[in-house]
Amino acid sequence: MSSEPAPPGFELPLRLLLAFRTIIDELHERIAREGHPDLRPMHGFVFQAIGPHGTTAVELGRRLGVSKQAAGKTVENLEQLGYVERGSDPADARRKVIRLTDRGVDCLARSARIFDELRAEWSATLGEEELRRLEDGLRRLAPGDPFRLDTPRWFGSP
Amino acid sequence: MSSEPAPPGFELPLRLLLAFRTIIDELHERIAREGHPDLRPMHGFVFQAIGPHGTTAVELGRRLGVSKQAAGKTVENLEQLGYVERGSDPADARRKVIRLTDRGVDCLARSARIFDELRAEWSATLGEEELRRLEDGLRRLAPGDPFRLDTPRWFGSP
DNA sequence: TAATATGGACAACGAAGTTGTCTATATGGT
DNA sequence: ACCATATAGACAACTTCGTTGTCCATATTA
Repeated sequence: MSSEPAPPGFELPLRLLLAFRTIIDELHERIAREGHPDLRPMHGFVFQAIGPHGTTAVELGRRLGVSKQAAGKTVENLEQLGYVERGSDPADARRKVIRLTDRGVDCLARSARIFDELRAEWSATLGEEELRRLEDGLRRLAPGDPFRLDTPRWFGSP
Repeated sequence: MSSEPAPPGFELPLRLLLAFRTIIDELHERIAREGHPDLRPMHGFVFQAIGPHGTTAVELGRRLGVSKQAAGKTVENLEQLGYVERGSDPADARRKVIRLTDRGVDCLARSARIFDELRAEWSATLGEEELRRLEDGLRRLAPGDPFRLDTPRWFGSP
């Protein structure tokens, strides 16, 4: 039993959102400074979703929770920006395999590193113990694959 | 010092996002069942932002972190749905004051109640103590006014 | 081999932002 | 009191990024 009154219920989701945005905006800013200014914040996750082995538009859409067409458009963008390339699959002539280019790999590595750095900073602010508690709490409250980005334009940069 | 390895840095933001969406989707579902099926999840926050005293499009846009035009369009939608109405300000003929209708007030009350219920459920899952820790942690990590919804389409329902 | 399923491309559309411009009204300095 | 500037709102054109629907090529299976 706590004697303090509980905060209003709508604060928690707003904080979750704010915290998320804080991380993403930071990532975006840093990765822009490291030579990838064209990247939308979302793309860091897309790279993670493509992974080092490549994937297809359909599979990517499934992973991200959007239609294959939407995934295809994202890929088209990333292709124009030089982050991914499309090859063909010798084992299945229908499939066009999407792979990260060197630039894409570089970006993936940087985004992973920056994410880790940001986590380290949060760990310094909060204490590693407390941060893990927080992560554990979130895992219990929102279990499951966190990798669904089916949140149209949650990242929209102007 | 923890002996377990830290999770990859990108997990935390994804969990934050997932947790946020979980709450919002639940709210959306419940409020639809209570007679407001046309509402987009975002609207609960918009009602909160309008508040009981009403506001204007410009002020609303400022609060939500979007352009006044965008806020105006949202208001137009909500007006068509019967949740808000626009009146004039006798003290300033330029201003059109946006106020919640009875239906809007009903919805605001319900969304506040449901948010509280959801928080109570999380409190039951996690323990009130732990939930407060989590909220405190988030406040420290992402301080400031959480009321900025300047995240275009973060709520987009299909 | 024929029927079905799947991957990808293209087009039309919609939702929800943006900027730019215009008008009406307030407000403040001279 | 008057003109310059700032602000509120409306309207239009555009962008972004999603959706659905359709179509074709290729695999898979009965």
